[in-house]
Amino acid sequence: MTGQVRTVDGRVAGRRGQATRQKLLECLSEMLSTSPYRDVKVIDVARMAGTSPATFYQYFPDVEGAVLELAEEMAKEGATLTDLVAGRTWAGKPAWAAAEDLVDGFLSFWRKNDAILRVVDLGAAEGDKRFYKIRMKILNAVTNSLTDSIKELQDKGRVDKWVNPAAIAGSLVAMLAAVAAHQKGFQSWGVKQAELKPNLALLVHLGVTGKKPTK
Amino acid sequence: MTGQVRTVDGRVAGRRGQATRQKLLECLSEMLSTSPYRDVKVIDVARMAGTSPATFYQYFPDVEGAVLELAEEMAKEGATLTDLVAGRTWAGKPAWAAAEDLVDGFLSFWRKNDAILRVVDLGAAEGDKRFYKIRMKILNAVTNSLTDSIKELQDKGRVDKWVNPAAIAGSLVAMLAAVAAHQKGFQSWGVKQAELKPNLALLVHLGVTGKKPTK
DNA sequence: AGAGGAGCTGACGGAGTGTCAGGTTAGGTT
DNA sequence: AACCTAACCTGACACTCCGTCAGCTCCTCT
Repeated sequence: MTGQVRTVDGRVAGRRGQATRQKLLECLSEMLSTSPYRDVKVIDVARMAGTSPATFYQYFPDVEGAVLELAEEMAKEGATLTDLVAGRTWAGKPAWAAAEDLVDGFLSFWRKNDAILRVVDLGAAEGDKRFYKIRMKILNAVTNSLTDSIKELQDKGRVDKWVNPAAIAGSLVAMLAAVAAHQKGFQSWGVKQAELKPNLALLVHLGVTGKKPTK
Repeated sequence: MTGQVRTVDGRVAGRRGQATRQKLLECLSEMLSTSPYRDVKVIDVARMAGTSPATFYQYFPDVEGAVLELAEEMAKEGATLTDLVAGRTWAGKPAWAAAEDLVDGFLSFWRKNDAILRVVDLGAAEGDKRFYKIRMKILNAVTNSLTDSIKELQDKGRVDKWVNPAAIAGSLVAMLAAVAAHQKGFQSWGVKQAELKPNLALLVHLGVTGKKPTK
């Protein structure tokens, strides 16, 4: 069902082909985290991989296409983000722990994949549906769970009726993503990395439950 | 003090020069909102402006340089965002109105300038100090005011001591920016534009005051 | 009118893109 | 071993865009 890896011209990639393809992806990833997206050239990636541009075009239609591949890989890994929210209770002390874990997990995931995520964010903002879908895939993992949690609290009457759980969840997740993408920015506010986390957790807790946490 | 506009090779730009320069900026802006940043070429901008690439290079070092110019212009206009927060009280009904106005103003500003802001965001995330500074300039306008408001509440004992006002303010502003940049994304959650605003206002209010709003 | 600087662009070398034809390599078949 | 085939790679090429410079035109002031 996974379908074999295929070259642009339809050939089936064998062992050797897969290897060079992978190497190209690795070099692209490296390239993305060291130079601005706009300046990433096929020829540079090929050079770094010790091969020729023509080989690159055998496996990917263009740089963007290769980035999509990279992003897809990451999105698969990102599915595990669900675990950060699934099956958590949002009452009392466990709620605070839930918020903390969510912030922590999310931030470290974003940090680890910041280079590709930057590009995905850009593509999505530019209206490219392929990037947009990948971004959704990652965020959905968290947002859906969070939405359900809020809905549950709402049904119990612990959250106002006029609140839209999806809107709140989506906004909180967007916040986490944005803060993660611009972590360095906070340093110039005099806010340190370690200080940031509990404050984010507070906002998440407030957003989900509508109340201050009991630490 | 503003210093005259100069060409790349140091000439002082006169009336005619200013005009073509401006036209180039306008066309670039148009270009940015119709095609992905990576695909914006000097030659296209020049063509659209009815001039030659060589002319473009007379006024800007490259596409990035021109985008910076555009961003700087926008940042000046963005200084007015301070008005959304300055001199507001964060207690009772006025607080809710303040939150609503902030969200409204912020979102519409972002919408209006989304194309350039996308690029600024990218540049900042990539660690380019010039873009980073511009982004700060815009966000500072709001964040600083918000930080002060939270500090004030904290001094009055209405906000917990362990809270870091700058971290909260920064996170809230980052949230607004992120949501604004991906407004379309929320539609796929089944969240409509009009529905989004009050929920964002709620989150802002919760973040600043730590309490639910009294509408 | 003409001097001089502002303004524009054709032309060009250099670099990246994307394609194709043709050569090389790996693995299976007889 | 000899052969075949499909996978794999790349040199070469036409094309596009970049970035620069010399030289032309236009405007303005005297």
